[in-house]
Amino acid sequence: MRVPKNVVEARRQLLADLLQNQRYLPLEQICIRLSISAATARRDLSELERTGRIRRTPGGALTDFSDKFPSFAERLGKDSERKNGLARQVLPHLVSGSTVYIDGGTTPYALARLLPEAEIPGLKVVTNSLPVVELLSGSGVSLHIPGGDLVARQSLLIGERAVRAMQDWKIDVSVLGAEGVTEAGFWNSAPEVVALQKAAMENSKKNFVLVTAEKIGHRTGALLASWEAGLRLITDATVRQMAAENISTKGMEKI
Amino acid sequence: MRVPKNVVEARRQLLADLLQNQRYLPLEQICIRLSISAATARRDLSELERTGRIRRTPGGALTDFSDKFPSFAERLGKDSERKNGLARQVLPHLVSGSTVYIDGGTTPYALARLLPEAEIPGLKVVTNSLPVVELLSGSGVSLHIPGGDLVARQSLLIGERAVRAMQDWKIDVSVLGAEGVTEAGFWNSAPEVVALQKAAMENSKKNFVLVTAEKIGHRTGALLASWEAGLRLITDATVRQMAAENISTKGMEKI
DNA sequence: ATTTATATGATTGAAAACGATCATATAAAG
DNA sequence: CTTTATATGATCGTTTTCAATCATATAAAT
Repeated sequence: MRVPKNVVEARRQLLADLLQNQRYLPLEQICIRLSISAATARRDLSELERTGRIRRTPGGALTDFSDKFPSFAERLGKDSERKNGLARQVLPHLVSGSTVYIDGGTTPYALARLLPEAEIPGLKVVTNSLPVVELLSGSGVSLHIPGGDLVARQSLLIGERAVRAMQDWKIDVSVLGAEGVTEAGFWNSAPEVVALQKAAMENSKKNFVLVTAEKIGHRTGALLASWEAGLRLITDATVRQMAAENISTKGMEKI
Repeated sequence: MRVPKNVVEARRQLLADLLQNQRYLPLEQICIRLSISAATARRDLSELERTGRIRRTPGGALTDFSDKFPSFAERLGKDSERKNGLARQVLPHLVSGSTVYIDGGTTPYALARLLPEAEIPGLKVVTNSLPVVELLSGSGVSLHIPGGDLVARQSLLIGERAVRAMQDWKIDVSVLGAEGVTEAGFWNSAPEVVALQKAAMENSKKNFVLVTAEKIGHRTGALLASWEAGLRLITDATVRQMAAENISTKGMEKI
């Protein structure tokens, strides 16, 4: 029995809201409350999970948000689905036995969230981001922290020592975040953060920058790298959006 | 393989804390993080559910969010007050503007708990203990992490890089834990931990070792330091207990 | 030292949950 | 109105999860 498109979408939204409130619902409860069969419930859950809005479990589903670093979770939550999408593009590059550097910021954090399930054998994670450390500590992934200074309410280890320590590492893939992208290149506001990112880039074979569409055209404090630096941009911005800022999309592939 | 009662209870408490923080954990993750089989994990979960502390789901478990508290703090358990007492003895030595190194383990952690209230101006904390980092991050204390490797379900950054990084620091007071104290000196089980502690001692002006009475007379894997090394012992053991192990109490003061 | 009690991991058969497939009713497109 | 597309519930074989059982190693009791 085909049902109107808007009805389907409304029901899925209701399910998402329901889970947001209840935090966890067994499949049976979902069926009862939405008056749908288990099959449809599963289809709805699959769709919601695909778009990153919920997390499925055997026999149910839940919404998960870490409240250890509340501001962090808050920032992540909003565009969680899109950030997950970007992060997922990096996964194929993380081969068995390789070393990945995960930068601070919510978008690289989205990648960290994918790692426990990805179960990449022998993967080494190097990071100075405390939320990432907390997320992955004890999850089976081997974790390495260059070290540095934690200041104020930041959740990232930075400073001169951090930059120096970074040079001790051989990185295969580094995953960075940026607050702005313009014709000139990639931008971040804090100079100390940029210094750390540059150090990571210098010790890394491949560099990915993950940015969501709204960052396009923004220029903040310090230049992280120009386009010539060979960074690989992963974004959900359209070609049109990029062109509007005079950013050449030559040599990029569409996914 | 029967295992000591307290170990079992500690593990279950840890699992409960883990779930408090993570909200939801799949069974497989529980097995990995606690290094136990699925059978034991299920038994632990059954028990925790029976006492109403968690809620099981097919393939995992979760906490219906209630109160969240520092996970490590709970493990201080019933000895919490005694450990606090030991830690308090160190406070007078932490003068304004000085640098203190806080070791892994629950007893040094007790010191970390006192710091936010103590409000020592310009105090710098250097630590490789993740629970300490978690506790103090965002508390206003200036935090510095030498860095290193996080292995298995340790909560301490260790390894060769950690030892080297430690040498970059000038420490005024270091606060160490030990698993055993005998006539020969201070003991700890893991060689890598001892290596890190030695590095800290070498870069530190004053060294305190905090041990509760039950550690007296125990000898474990690796010798941390002999009595001649000039470490200052802070313990709640009686002179009588010390003498029984042929430990000279000469030159010690009673508090 | 000896005995008892029990925590653990492995195994197993049963139950639950899953994705895939299919027929069907009905929304959307023409 | 006719045709096409698709959302749904039912069914089925496979996979996952579960509790119960068992042998064993080791803590606790004697």
